[in-house]
Amino acid sequence: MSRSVRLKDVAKLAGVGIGTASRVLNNHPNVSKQKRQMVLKAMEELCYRPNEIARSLKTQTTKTIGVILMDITNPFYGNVVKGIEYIAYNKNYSLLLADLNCNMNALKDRIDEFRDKNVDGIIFMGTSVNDMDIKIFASRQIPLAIISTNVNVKDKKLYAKFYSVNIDNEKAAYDATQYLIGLGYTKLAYISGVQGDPNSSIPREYGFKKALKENGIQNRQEWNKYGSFTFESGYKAMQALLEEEERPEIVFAFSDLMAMGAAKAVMSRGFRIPEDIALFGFDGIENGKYFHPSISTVKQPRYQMGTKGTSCLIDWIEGKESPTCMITLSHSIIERESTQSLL
Amino acid sequence: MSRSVRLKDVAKLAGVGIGTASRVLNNHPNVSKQKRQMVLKAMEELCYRPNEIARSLKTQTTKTIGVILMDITNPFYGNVVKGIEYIAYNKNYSLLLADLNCNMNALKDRIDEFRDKNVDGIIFMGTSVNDMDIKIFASRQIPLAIISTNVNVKDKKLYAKFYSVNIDNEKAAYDATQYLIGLGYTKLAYISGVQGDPNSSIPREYGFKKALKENGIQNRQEWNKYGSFTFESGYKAMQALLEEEERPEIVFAFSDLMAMGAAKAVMSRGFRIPEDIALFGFDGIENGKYFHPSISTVKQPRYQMGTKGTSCLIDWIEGKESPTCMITLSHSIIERESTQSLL
DNA sequence: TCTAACGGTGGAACCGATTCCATGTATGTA
DNA sequence: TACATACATGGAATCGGTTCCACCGTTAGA
Repeated sequence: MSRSVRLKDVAKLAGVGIGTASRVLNNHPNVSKQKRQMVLKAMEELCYRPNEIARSLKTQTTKTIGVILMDITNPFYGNVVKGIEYIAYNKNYSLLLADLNCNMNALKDRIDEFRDKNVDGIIFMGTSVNDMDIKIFASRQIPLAIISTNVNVKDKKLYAKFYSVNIDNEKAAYDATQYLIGLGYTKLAYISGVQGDPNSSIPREYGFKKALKENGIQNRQEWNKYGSFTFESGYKAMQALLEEEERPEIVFAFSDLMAMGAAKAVMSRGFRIPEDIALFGFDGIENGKYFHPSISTVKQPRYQMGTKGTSCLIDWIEGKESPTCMITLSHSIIERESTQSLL
Repeated sequence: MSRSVRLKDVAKLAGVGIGTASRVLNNHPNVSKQKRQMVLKAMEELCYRPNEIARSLKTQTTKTIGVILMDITNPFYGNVVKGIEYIAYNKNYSLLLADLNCNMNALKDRIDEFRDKNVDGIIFMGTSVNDMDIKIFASRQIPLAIISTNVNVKDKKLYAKFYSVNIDNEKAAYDATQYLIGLGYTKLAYISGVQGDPNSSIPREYGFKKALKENGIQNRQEWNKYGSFTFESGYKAMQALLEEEERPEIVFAFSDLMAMGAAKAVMSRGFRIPEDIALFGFDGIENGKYFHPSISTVKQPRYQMGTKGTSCLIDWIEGKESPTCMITLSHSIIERESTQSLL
């Protein structure tokens, strides 16, 4: 293992001082054209590559962003990470990855891991954050962006401590429900996120109910079921729904995975989709498109959420901007096979 | 932003030398019980956290592993990464992530990015590697583990340069085909990976044909189609298959995504699965279970591939072992709804 | 002609750890 | 008692960069 070439070696070969070599490396203006040439030639000749670790030690900056997410196997994250990675790569940042494996208790430890590694910023993706969570982050003094995560933070002061990139969940659910009612559906059910977790899907439930009310449709409690965003939980919730005396015409599941699980339950009972029961999802993941029947849904701009969150974060890191907290991106409705017009 | 506490500060407060403080930090034996206590107390008091960057500079080690993969949105990788993450976290390593976005040309650049960041090891997951690829890695002198990637390397010397963790693809395809023939199927087709890419699926094609031959069944070229492992390519390949004069009884797609795409094509034409055409996949991703009908498949132990590859890599990094190259894990066959017994 | 301002330059000090070396002290052995 | 050995300890040197400071030569302005 040959010892690596140091900037000192470059300087010596080029016959200049160590400071000059450094200035060339960093594109500082005050270097004569002549010496700059010599240094560049020496670098070339020695195949010089700066040691990022040494640089980081002095500058207290690592060109690294830490990404913490709930569960890497959730297909929702794939495109978000892709967006993050795209911007990070183009701005010369690397990504450190931490998977909480659905366990928020690990959060503190993973933040500290990143802090110890001197990341310049952190991106978090989970279901929701409260005051406590933000304080944990804030105490580490690291710029923070939160993507696709419900912000349930009371203390207004904390809003200066992070970026949040999300869609307007209430409006998205409202728009979707309006759309479904517009198709002619009048008997609507939903499968929401974790019941009891006040943050997970309240806005979506609220948007759903608002649309019903505006159209003079009564919400039926027995048609409000709860899951945990997973396929299995959607399957179970749908089974419960099918046990009810009367069946809804359409079920709005607050994640595509749950919608697919619900679809499986429907088809297993021999019902047809959308003729007997229609289904509508949330998220717009690829799986929903591939499913048979493909799942109509409200799409979150996942890739864009990744790019937006990351570029804001980097601007903050580099001192170009301070956090403005809430950034809302727009959702869209995708018609596919699991719904139809009744009119 | 308060200046961080340094080991020097700890030493001063504890009234010991800097070397002693360092020895305590690293659990070196030759420190008196008394001083060790004092140092620990001082650390506690000052909330001392060692600066990993400084440590890395001196030790030339970063406790970081770089992960390079073809496409983070491919659901195949989720569980593999989870396995990697599990071991890395437990052995105190962090993960740097790079997504090639399906473009092998970016490989060199990403390796250099990792080299510059001084990663201790690299894990690569793609479709195949050849001599050139390995040489690129090897020239960087970084321990390398390759997971779930066909190794198409001629130069035997290179086999000392990396670990490879994979299943026996030929045997897996052979076993699966035997299983299908055992169910009573005699008219078998396949949808393979990229035609012309000699590495992508040759072993699977070979295993398939071997099983046919052993059972006295003739392989029909017109039933050998090609995709690119994606859902869309499976859909298209199946459409082509349905154009053939005679239809096969069962189609063995060499990825679950392609099997699902094929299933969609079948159902769109109004055929039933498995009654009219049966389907069999490869990989064992969750999506196949969720699909309706759920896809029978040969499962790769993805999580285990991640853990095994990572623990071997770390052992190598820490000098406990040198690479033994090929590690083969066992596959398994999963019966689901897309196949049935004809007997 | 003298001075101020400025671009260009080399090198010391520094970032915060690890590690080696010199030194001191205690223990065991002849 | 003398000496070898082992353990304990402090601190300088080091890792490979960045940056500040001092210095020099040139040019512009008075």
